[in-house]
Amino acid sequence: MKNNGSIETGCLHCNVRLSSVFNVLDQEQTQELCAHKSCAVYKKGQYVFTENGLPNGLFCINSGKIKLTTTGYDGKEQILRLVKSGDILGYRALLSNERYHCSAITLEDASICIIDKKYFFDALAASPKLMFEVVKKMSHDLKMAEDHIVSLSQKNVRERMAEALLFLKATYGFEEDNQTLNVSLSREEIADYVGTSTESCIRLLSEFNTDKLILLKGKKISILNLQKLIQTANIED
Amino acid sequence: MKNNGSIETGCLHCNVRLSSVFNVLDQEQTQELCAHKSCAVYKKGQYVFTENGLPNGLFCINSGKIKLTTTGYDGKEQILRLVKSGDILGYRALLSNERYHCSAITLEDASICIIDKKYFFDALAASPKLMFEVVKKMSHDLKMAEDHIVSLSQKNVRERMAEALLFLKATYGFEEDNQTLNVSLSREEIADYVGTSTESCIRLLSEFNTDKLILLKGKKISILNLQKLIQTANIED
DNA sequence: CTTTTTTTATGATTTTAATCATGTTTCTGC
DNA sequence: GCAGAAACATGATTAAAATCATAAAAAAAG
Repeated sequence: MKNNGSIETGCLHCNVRLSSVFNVLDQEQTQELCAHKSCAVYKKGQYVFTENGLPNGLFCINSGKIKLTTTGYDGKEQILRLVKSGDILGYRALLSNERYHCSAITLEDASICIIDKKYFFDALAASPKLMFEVVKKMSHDLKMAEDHIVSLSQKNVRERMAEALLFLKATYGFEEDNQTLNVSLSREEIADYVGTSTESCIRLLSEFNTDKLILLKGKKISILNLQKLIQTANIED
Repeated sequence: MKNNGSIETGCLHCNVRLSSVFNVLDQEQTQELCAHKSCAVYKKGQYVFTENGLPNGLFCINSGKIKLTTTGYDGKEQILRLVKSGDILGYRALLSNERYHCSAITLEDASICIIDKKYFFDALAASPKLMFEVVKKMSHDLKMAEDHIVSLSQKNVRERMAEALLFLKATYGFEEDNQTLNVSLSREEIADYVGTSTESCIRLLSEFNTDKLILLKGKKISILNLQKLIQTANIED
C-alpha cells in the first residue's frame, strides 16, 4: 500500500517542489500547477520517454534516479545527463518544440509527475521568475556539457574515470555511511558516461580499488580517498 | 571611411537583427533596444570577453566570426562554440549570473553590439517572446554540445575531423565558389575543436586532400566530395 | 535449487593516435 | 627584402586504450 505523497497531498505539500524550479511559485500558482499535472510510478529500467518521441509535457522527478542516454548508430550508448529528485526532465525538447534527442530511463523505481505542456508554456509566459529558473537549469546543463567536452578532448581515461566518480558524488551524494555513492550503475553504464570501453572501465575501477582510492562491493562504490581521487582526476579548483 | 551600419542607422535598420533573437521585437521595442546598446569594432584576434570575467551585457554580432574557447589547465585550448553574425554571445553567463567560463576571441575583424544588462533582463521579463527566442538559442547550443559529447566518446579522430568540416560548412557556409569554407582557421584551431593533436589534424587534412575529399590552399579548405565526407564522418541522417 | 544469462574480471594482442623529431613553407615585423 | 617566428608537413617511436579471448562470479529465469 505504498502511496505517492504528491498524489495524496498535492504540489502545495510536495517536499521536492521547494528544491525544484517551481519553488518560485506562490500558493495560488502552486495550486494551479497541481491542477495541471498527473503523477505516475515507474519501475527500474523503464523508459520515461524515448529518442525521437514528441514531448507533451514536462516531467518532474518526485523520487528516483534517471539517466538520459542517446544511442550512437553503432549501438553504443552515451549517458548525457543524470537526473535526481527535484529535477525537471525533458525540458529541452519541450521548450524548443523538437523531438527528444535522447531517451530517459529510470535507474531505480521512480515517481514522476508530468505537467501539461500548454499549461507549462502559459505559466512560463506569465511568470518570468519561473522562466528564469528554467533558464538557469538549462544554463547549468549547458555548462556541464561543455565541461564534459573539455574532459573528453583533453583528459585520458583514467582522469575521466576519477572525474566521473566525483560527478556521481556531486550528483547523488553518499549513503548514510558518508562514503558510499548513493547510486548503482553497471560498469557498462559508467563506461557509457566516461566514453570508454566496458573493459577499460572495469580495469580502472579494479585499479582504483587495489590502490585504496575506492572500495568496490558489487555495484556499490565507496570513496575511500577523496583527495587522491581529486588528484587523479586532475581538477584545477 | 568604412562605417558600421548599425551605428549610423540604428537597430531598426540593422540587417542582421532580423535573423537574430531580436526579430520578435516590434518597432517600439526595437527603438528601446537601440537606446540601450553600444557598438564596437574588434580587430582579428581580439578578446571580446575572457574566462572568469563578469558579464555586464549581452553581445550581439553585427559582422565577423568568433570562437568560444576554454583553456584546459595544461594550457591546451578547447573550442566550444563558433559564433557568426546575427548570433548572440555571452548569454549563458549573463543569464545564470555567473562568470564567463570561456573566452570569446574574434577570428576576423568584427563589429559587435553590447546590450545593457539591466535593460536586457527587463526586456526579457517584459517579452516572453524574446525570452523564448533566447531559450531556443540555448537549447540549440545544448543539443550541439551533447552531439559533440557523443562524437568525442564514440567516434575516432578521422570521423570527427570529417564531421568538423561539415560543421564548419553548416555554420559559416561556402564562399561564392560554392565549395570553399567561408572561414579561416589554423590547423591548431581545428584540432582544438576536434579534440586531437595539431599533428594528427594536419595529417588527416593532408590525407583528405590526397583522397580528393577536400582541397587545401593555405588556410582555405574547399569541399570537393561532400558525399564521401559525410560517409567518412559516419553520420546517420 | 539448477540452469542459463548477464555482468565482472583479467590476460594477450592490435590498433589508434599522441608524442618526439626534424624540415619546409608561410607569415610578420623591421 | 630579409630575419625571425609561426604554421604546416611528415617520418619514427611510444604510449594509450580498444579489441579479442576466456573465465569466474553474480543475477535472473525456470
